[in-house]
Amino acid sequence: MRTHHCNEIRPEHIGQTVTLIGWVNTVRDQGGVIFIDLRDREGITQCVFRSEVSPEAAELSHKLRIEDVIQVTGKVDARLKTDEVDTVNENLATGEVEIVTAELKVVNKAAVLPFQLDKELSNEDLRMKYRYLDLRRSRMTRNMQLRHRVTKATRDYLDELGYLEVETPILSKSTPEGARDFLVPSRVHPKSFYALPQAPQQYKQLLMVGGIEKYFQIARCFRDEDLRADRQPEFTQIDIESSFVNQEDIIGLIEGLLARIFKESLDADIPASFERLTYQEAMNTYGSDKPDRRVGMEIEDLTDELKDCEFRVFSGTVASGGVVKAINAKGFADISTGQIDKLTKLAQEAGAKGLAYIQARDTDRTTWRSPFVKRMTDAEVEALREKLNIEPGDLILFAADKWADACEVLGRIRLEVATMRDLLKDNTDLDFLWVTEFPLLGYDEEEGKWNAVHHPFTRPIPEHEEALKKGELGDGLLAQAYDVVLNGYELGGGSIRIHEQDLQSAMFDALGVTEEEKETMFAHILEAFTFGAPPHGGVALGLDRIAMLVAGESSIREVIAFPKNNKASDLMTASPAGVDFKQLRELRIKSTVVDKPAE
RNA sequence: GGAGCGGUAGUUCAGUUGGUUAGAACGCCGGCCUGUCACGCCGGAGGUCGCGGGUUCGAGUCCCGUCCGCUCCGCCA
Repeated sequence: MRTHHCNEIRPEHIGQTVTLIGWVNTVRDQGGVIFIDLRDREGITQCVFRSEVSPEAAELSHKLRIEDVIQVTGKVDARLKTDEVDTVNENLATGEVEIVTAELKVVNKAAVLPFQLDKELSNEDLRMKYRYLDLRRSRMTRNMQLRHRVTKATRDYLDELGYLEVETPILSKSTPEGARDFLVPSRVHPKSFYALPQAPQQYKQLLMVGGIEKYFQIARCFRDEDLRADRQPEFTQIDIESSFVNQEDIIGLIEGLLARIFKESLDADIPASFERLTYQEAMNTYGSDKPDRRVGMEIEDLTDELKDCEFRVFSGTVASGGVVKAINAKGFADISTGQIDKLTKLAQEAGAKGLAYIQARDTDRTTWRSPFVKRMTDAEVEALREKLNIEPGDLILFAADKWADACEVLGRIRLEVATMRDLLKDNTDLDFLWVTEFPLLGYDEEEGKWNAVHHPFTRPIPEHEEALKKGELGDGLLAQAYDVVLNGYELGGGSIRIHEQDLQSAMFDALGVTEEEKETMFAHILEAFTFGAPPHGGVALGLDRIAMLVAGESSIREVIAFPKNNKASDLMTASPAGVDFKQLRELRIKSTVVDKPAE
């Protein structure tokens, strides 16, 4: 059948008879001579049809339509290039040659497509309904190939380091903590349910108890939560776990893995090791535990400088134990009132009462536009000017609140300002970093209890083990946990795990897991830890997000072959969908659906 | 659950302070064309302006409701 793919023919093939098969990408019918761009996954080759070469093929070629599948056999010829005519196409890898068609076989006709493959398509419904056509577009073909490179690099790298790829169950067990589970009713055990795994966390730790030592998996994970551009209900993790390692070992492993991935997918060289920020530093400077550092606008503390300020919002906040913080949006003083309103609204959504600002139009403070600057002393203004490096044209945005709240507000504001200024689109600048020293526990005001910041198997730092065992809880307890961040996206995170029964039990106690729940939900892992469980730790990276950033896309849907839409539906297959009464009966499920639960 | 943006021809979009028969490009159909490559030229078809209601002499345009898509917040250990 085919002798070459459509991105393969070069001048050295001239004179050879070849057979190509693929889709009709474009038809340029000149009447007497017809040019077809034949496309397959790899590229495009021009085929020429002339009646003097083959009257049958030429006749047939007039009837070809875009996206027909055809097979072409003919001699490779050089494209004409003289002083008078130049028929070489320099935009095409195969642009110096063409196939002079002797034989044309129409393999399968195509109906008129619902959209043009060479045009941008903004109608997401239509893209998803006809995803199999959308995938033919070069952008999607490239994305699928890049994703494959990412996966391949991962497997090669980890294999070379002695990691075993082990598959863990998809039919798993519901866990009380964490995201909402997808449930699967059991036919054999009526009234019982499997859960699809949110992550293979417990299985991989049990593999460590099982002596696997070095495990990885390209693991599908499921979470029944609302979707986002970078969140799908089913997604893929690069899941890794290793015995007899410390945090530095895992960090080094992942730096090597990401270097390999970016090298083999983009031929990009990334730093051999990434800068690190503690959780405290990240929150304090960027107001986020996954900071995007490319856009500047670091958060500065002005509590000391403004503690006596006549502007009560500042001094009052400081008096009640709060802080005053600010960012300098360089050169953004000409922001519109509408944009200020938008930022203020955003600050309020984040919990602030308002958003104080200074539009520093020129050097002199009298040119500054601000609701409060007139109430500041010259000394205060100069202190601000120095600390924030205020220059003509700058916009200063303030938050006065408790430390964590002020940081969070400015963290969101700086990202919104960056979006307004179109600073986040450049994907050529890759800023990797580690965030370390996460707190072990976070207090849930609503439920009135402590939650695991990472997950309940995360190990505290050695100095804080005793406190956990004694039940001395607080957000000062630190975890041996770490996240790797790229351009404001959390690529993944991991931790050194607990491997002793007593410490794990103490952790469950801290989280309010009852003795009964320990028995029904976690007996297997607690017991496993009594049989010589090795110290271990690991990490999980979001493969979809990595592929998205490698491809320069802004949604993981663009690197998933068949993604779900915002409402978790697959518009192509129209799922989820109802099922037969018979299927429900076998599962002993009543077919009544309650549209809205009674309040 | 909440907020924002969007929905006009097959597709991408335009459509003014509400005003005659809702336009363009690409695609589609018919014809011409022997060096095109976003081929070109001539002709043609194609619309429940997401849906429902309201205001008005008159609504694609204004108002209310609703559905769908996307983005964000909540949520995602």
